[in-house]
Amino acid sequence: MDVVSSSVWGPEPLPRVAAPLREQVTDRVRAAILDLRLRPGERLIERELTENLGVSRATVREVIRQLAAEGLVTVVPQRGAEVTSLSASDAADIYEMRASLEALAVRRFVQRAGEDQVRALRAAVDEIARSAEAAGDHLAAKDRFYEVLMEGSASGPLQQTLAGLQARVRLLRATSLSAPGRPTQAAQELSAVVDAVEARDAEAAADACVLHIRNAAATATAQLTG
Amino acid sequence: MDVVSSSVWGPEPLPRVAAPLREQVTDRVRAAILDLRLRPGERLIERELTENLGVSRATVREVIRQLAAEGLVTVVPQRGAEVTSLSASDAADIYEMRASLEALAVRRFVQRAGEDQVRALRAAVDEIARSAEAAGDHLAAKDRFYEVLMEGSASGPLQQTLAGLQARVRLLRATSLSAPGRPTQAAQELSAVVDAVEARDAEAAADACVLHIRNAAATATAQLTG
DNA sequence: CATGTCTGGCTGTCAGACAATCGGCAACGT
DNA sequence: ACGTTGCCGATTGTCTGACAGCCAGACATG
Repeated sequence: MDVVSSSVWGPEPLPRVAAPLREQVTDRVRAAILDLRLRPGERLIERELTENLGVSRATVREVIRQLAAEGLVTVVPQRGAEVTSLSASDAADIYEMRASLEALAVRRFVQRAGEDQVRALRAAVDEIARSAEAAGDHLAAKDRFYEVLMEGSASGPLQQTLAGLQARVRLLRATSLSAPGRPTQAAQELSAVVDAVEARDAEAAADACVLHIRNAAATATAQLTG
Repeated sequence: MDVVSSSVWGPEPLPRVAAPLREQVTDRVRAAILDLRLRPGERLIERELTENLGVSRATVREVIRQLAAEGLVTVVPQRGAEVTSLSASDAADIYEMRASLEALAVRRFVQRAGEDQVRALRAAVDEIARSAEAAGDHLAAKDRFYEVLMEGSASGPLQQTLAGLQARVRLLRATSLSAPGRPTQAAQELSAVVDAVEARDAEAAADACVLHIRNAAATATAQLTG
C-alpha cells in the first residue's frame, strides 16, 4: 500500500489554513450582525466598511452580495445595503421552515448518529438547562446543541439551509425575545427531544422538535405583534 | 384626493424598468446553467465571462458570488468557479428538503388560495398531462404549475428557498433524468395533489405532494447511482 | 523514471475614476 | 405659511488597469 495514503495526514484536502480575505471579512460582518452590533435596519455604507475593515471596495461589495444571499442584509437598488429587519410574516415563514427541516434533521440523527453523538447531545441539552437557571451563556449553549445535531445528521445542502435559518432567527432577537421562564421551558422541550432520540424513536423525536419550535415561534410572534 | 394616486400609473412601486446590470447578468448566467448550456463541472473563467457578456470583471465576480450562494456554482479557492455538480447524497438531501417544504407550501395553498387560484392550478396540471403525452414543452408546463402554487401559498423566505431547491434539481437533469413513462406518472401524481386541494383537504394534499417528490427522487437516484 | 524547475493562465485584491441616482434642504412663488 | 421646484452632497453602480500569488502542466535534468 502507498506510504502516503490512509489517514496519516488526516483525511481530505487540507483545512485550507489561510482563508481568502473575502471570507474573513464576511465572517466578521456576519458576526457583527448576529451579535447585534449592527442592528436591523441599520445601513451598511461601503466606504465605512472599507475603512473599518481595511479592505477595498470591490471586496466589500462581494461580501455584501454574499450576506444578501444569506438573507442577513437587504439591498435596496440605488440605496445600498442594510441589515435585514424581518416582518412578522417573514418570521412566521422562517419558523415553519425550521420546524419542517429540523424535524428532518432529527429523524436522520436518530438513524445515523452513534452512541457517542447521542451522549454529546444529552450533554449539550444539560448545559442549556444549567445556563437557563444560572445566568450562563445561554446562546453559546444552544449553539453547541445545534452543532452536535448538525454534525450527526445533516450533510451539505440541509446543513447549509438550516444554518441560514438559524442566523435569520437571531435577527429577531433584536426585538428582545424570550419571555420570562421561556429558557427553562425551552430546555425541557429539548430534553424531550433527546429522550426520544435516546429511545431511537425517530418520529417521536421529530414531533418533539416541531413542538419546541412551534412554542419558540409562538413567544416570538407574541413579542413581534404585541 | 391626490391627482397622482390611485391606479392611474398602475399600482405598486413601478416594475423597476432598468434592473441593475449585475442582475441582468446574473439572470443570463443562471439561465445558461439551467438550460445546461453550461454543464455541471464546467469551469467559469472570469475573463471569458467579461468578454462574452460585455461587463467588467468586478461585476462578473459579484455575479459569481451570488450564484455560489444559490448553490448553482461552486467556487474552489484559488481555482475559481465551476458549475455545481451534485453528489448522490446532495441530491437526496435536496429532494428530502423539497418534500418537506413543498408539503408546507401545499398546506398553505389549501388554506389561503382562492377558487380562481385552485382553478389555475388544475389548468396547469392539465397542461402538464397534455405535454406528457404529446411532446409539448414539459419543462415550461411544470414551471407554470409551480408558479401558480408559489403565488398562492408562499411568501418571502419560503418562496425563495423553494425556488433555490428547484433550480438545484434542474442541475440533475444534466445526467438525463426521467425514465420512460415517468412524465405521465408524474402528471397523475400532481393531479392527485390538486384533487386534494380542490377538496380543501390540506393533509391529503401535503401527503400526495410528498409522495410525488419521493417518486421523483427515486427515479432520479436510480439514474445517479446506476 | 523520478525529481526539480519554469512558465502561462487564473484568481485575489487593490486604487482610482466617473456617471447616475437618491434624499434632503433651501430658495421660491403664491 | 405652505406646497413646489431646483440644486447639492452622499452613495451606489460600473469600468479600467495593475500586480502579487497560486496551480497545473510542460519541460529539463540527474
